[in-house]
Amino acid sequence: MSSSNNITPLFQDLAKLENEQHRAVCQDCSLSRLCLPLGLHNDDLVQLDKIIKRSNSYKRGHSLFSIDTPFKSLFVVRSGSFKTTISASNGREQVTGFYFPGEFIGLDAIHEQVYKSNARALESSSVCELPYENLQELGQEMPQLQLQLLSRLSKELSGDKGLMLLLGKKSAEEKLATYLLSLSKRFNERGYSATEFQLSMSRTDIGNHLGLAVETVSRLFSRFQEQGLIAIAGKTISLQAMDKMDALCK
Amino acid sequence: MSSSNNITPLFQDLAKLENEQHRAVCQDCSLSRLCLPLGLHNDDLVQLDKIIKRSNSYKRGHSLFSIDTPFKSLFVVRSGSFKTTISASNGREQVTGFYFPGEFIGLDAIHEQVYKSNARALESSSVCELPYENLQELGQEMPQLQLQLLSRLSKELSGDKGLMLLLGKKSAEEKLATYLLSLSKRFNERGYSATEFQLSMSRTDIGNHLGLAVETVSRLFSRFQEQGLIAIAGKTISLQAMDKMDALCK
DNA sequence: TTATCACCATGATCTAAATCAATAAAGTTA
DNA sequence: TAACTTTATTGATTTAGATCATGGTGATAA
Repeated sequence: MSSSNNITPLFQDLAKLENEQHRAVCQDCSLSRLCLPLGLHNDDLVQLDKIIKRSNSYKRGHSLFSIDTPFKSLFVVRSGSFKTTISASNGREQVTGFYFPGEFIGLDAIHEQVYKSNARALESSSVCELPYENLQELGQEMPQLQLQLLSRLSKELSGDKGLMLLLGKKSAEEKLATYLLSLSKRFNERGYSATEFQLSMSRTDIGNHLGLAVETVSRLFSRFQEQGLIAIAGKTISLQAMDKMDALCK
Repeated sequence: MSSSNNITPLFQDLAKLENEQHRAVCQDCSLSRLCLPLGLHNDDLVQLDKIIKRSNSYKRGHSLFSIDTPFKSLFVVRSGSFKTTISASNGREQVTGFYFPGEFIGLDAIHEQVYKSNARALESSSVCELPYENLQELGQEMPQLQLQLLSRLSKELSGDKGLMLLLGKKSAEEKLATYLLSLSKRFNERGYSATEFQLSMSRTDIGNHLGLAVETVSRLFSRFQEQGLIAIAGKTISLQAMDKMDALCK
């Protein structure tokens, strides 16, 4: 089956596309409008392109870096998806985020120059690696680049404040509805369907991220389906009443 | 009673000191080692100083800015303390952070150029205002300043990930213990006692921030006191067994 | 001085979601 | 293909912490 089937693939077609293009430079990359190049002039883009290392595929479960190792590079997802986790001293883990193409991983490592989380691929995925030292040098010549970086950090910060509200104040139902709509929005921004997509993360990961038990997530999926809000089969989900879902977010 | 009494005052003495100095410039400010000037040369410091607006005192409860208003400036606490909140569409609020001298407020507004939260003084407090446009211009000439900004954003991001772990995975007891130690650390970094300080925020604010009901916070304070972990009277708290407290954080 | 109001403490009760338990799918490996 | 292993679903039971209720305390003010 071609990549033109009617459900959203796990961003694999992007990977395929870019492999065919012999690892497209930033100028040709379909993500540039969501990524660091936003607002850069073509000359600057050429410069940026030179410092970027394009990775091979990371297989499901493989780590981009692990916690407490020296910070060298920021990463931008090129295809696939990742999760980041941090852990408490007794081993409990918290999924702190999911990352899709064009999104930055490792921004929280800049301060201490040490990775503060673990980043794992949720499926076969690839990244662009941005060596921070080079990025720094480049930033001195390209104010736009610096502003982009600040803006991305600020965006993630703002998103995390929203997650604090979710974790601290929302009911299980509100949490899951909020999460599904956030996914929908991000898929849509990337040119995919806002209503039909694949959940590349497990129920356990979703629950962990939202501060819920797996069982609660399962039950809620079932209930949302009974109520006609969604249709879900394994990892494929379809949002069938965005308005009602939106009302659930509170 | 003078500010030399034996318990930590609410950062009021700093304010007093700086008023006496006719609003000290960055070069003379006791906070510079915790603040934006870190790593800047003296010449650069003079430049930075020129763009900073030093505020009068904000009274308890007064807002630095409110949600959804255009972003103009970042703020750094000069004396006193602030809380930031965001709210869900149904009115529920989440306290997203407490801010002490040298800490930045408004970093999450850079991305959308709109304040995404509300910032209120918890006591009589003052700030340094950094107009973002000026900061940007200055940043182009002073790479160190840009790096400092990125670093501060990254630090807050990293802290927020920790809060996600706290909100999502920790028990009430662990939450409060973690919170008290975080305060202790921050007071200590500012030259105050790590074991005796004033809680400028209400029990309600603490509970809200940690995802707990006020009653739970009250009960835990009482229990920690019974167990000899702390001594608490109103807003004055003394940590009497840091090691045990640390063990509680998990 | 007492009235008012916001904040705090503590007991009694309730409940949303966790945990425990068992089974069923869906992947993976041999 | 069967033998495992991991992941997901669904039901029964438990529980941590919320909510409800009441009274205390301390600050501000009239």
